[in-house]
Amino acid sequence: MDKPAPRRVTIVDVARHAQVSTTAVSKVLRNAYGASPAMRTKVQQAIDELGYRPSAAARGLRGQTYTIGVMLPELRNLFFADILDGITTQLGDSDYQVLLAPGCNGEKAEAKVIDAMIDRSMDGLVLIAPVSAKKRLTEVAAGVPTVVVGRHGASPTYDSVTDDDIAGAALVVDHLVSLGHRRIAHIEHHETDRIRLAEMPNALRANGYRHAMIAHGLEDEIDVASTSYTQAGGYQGAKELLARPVRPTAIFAGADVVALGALEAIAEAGLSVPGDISVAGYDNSALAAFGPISLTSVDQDGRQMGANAARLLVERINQRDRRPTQVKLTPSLVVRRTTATI
Amino acid sequence: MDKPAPRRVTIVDVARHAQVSTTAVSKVLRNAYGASPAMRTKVQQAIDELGYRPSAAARGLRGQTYTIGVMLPELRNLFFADILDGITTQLGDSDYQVLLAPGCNGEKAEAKVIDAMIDRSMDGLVLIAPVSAKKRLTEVAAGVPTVVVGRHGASPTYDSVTDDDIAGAALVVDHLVSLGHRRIAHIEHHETDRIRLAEMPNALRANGYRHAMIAHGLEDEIDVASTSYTQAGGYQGAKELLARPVRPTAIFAGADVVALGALEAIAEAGLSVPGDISVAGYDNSALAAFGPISLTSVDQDGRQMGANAARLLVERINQRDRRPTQVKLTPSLVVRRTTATI
DNA sequence: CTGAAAGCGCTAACAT
DNA sequence: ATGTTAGCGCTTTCAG
Repeated sequence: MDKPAPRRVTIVDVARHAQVSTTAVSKVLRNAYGASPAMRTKVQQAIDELGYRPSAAARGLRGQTYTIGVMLPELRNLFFADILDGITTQLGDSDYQVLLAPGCNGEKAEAKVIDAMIDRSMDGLVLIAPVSAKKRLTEVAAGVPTVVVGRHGASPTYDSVTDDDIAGAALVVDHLVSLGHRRIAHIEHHETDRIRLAEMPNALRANGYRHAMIAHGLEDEIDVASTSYTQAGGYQGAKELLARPVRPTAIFAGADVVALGALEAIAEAGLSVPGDISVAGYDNSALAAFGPISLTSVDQDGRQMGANAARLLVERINQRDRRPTQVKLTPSLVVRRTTATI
Repeated sequence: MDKPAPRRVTIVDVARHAQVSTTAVSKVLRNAYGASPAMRTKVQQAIDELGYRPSAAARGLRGQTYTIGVMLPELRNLFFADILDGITTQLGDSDYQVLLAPGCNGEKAEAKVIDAMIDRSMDGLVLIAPVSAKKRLTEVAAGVPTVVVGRHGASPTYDSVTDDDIAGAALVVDHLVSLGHRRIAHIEHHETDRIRLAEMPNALRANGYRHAMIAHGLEDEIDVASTSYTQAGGYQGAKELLARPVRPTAIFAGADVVALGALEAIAEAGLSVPGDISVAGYDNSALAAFGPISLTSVDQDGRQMGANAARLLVERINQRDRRPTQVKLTPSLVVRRTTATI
């Protein structure tokens, strides 16, 4: 009954069936130079007849694996899903298969995942909002084509795709000011590392907030709660801000999930949004768009970012010594029902 | 400046450095039988000193790749993220690395992803809520250890982990009836395929709903809107139900996202929840727990499901001829603020 | 344009 | 307990 595991069809089988050499088959497989049209059709037919599929493991030992690894900090963050959509759409009809590691938080987990991807001979890596030391990232990228998404700062080895977080923060502040707000507080993701303070989006958003406040002559109103980019962080941060002697009239949360936590804390305090207090988020995730929440948020167009990342990565795979490129996209503000005139 | 790609450290380098054979190194790597403690320490030291990491591609050519592939229909579904958490937690300190394909919807995309994983010599597959033909799944599982999650029905080749969807649906109906509801409608995911009608969770939930209604003597009140398990599907389905001559007093949505869509439609119709109408979901995703939404929902304990799947998979990898097992977990109801007495 | 042959890095028989 | 050797399935020189 149980057949003894029907051995997989190999390139040798195809070659024999088509009466050609394995080299010929290999060339057809890779659309490589040096195979006549006649040869191509003959081999292709054999491939189809036998249902042959090349083994990526074997290919990887000499050439490419046609696999692109994506690392992201958190699967539950819908913004990252958008980036992923952009990547897969862009790679849609190429031979590359995208595989991703389940969310990894922290430098240690990142190191493990990156190693795992290198061990598996992936052709290219997309690292989304990595927190690893820049030195490490640069080393990794020296070994395998890499694109870093959502982390500012140029590198000699990797390409990067970012959204202008400074501008995004300014969009929010400008909007709130135009609604008459002055006491605009911010909930940031706490950061101490010096390089990360210059490169991580959360740091730049906090920075952009400060700059924008100053630009509006509101430097005395600057008020920041330093927690983390999580729902709990938003809750905690908002509680903190609401306990101030003079309550802010608007809260700019560094991310949509943070805004959600803030909304919870505000509701718990018996205050209404936007009646008593306006709230804005960042990322314009599906959550923000969801009717009952309807959160004003900064849209980063994750799909666009992902598409750019994939494009750059393929370019680099095909030309490894190409100069590193930085793509910086411009965010836009989506005004919804959580912000209103004071 | 640019060093010419420092060749990766191989098992040969380690063997030479430790003055032993490559076989010895290989054995230490795999904790295989036949290496003395002295040998182990010597080799391990060489490995550390050289920073050696085995190439998964090369390993895959002969033995295992220590890679487990996970396929899921949709990354944005938070319930799937829970399953994934369970898998990775269970696999935490093993040598296996989990890699997943970005969400794939439909039979065609599934086929592509499964092929891609097989091509990459993955040691095992976890297929979450696959829609592919059962025949295909059985064939796949004959070739590579496979666990199917969230699809009922035993198979001769794969293990499966499910949650008792019939019981889950009954939980909701029982709850609503106990609150005094009689006109309880259901929004289901439309299904026509005969096998899927018997195996897919959505079909079983619809079934469980009907049975429970009948058990309560409410067969005349059975009312089903057949759309899809998406937010749009929920919106559409609720609109349909609200347009009935006699409006339902409660809606049981087959999934939390569906409930969200329903909530939107209900709000749009100027009705209040749970004042005018009660709503219950399924999955108890983070969304359901989110304060402002606070959706009554059926909890499937995705983490538990994932942990079981991973456990079964590793067992099967180590003993491929083991009898297929079916694990069926029992759901529980989490009552929140979207359901109330009529 | 085509094919023979030499590996890629590792594991699994098979000696010793 | 250790080492030797032959591949795994593919790509890549290098001849023809």
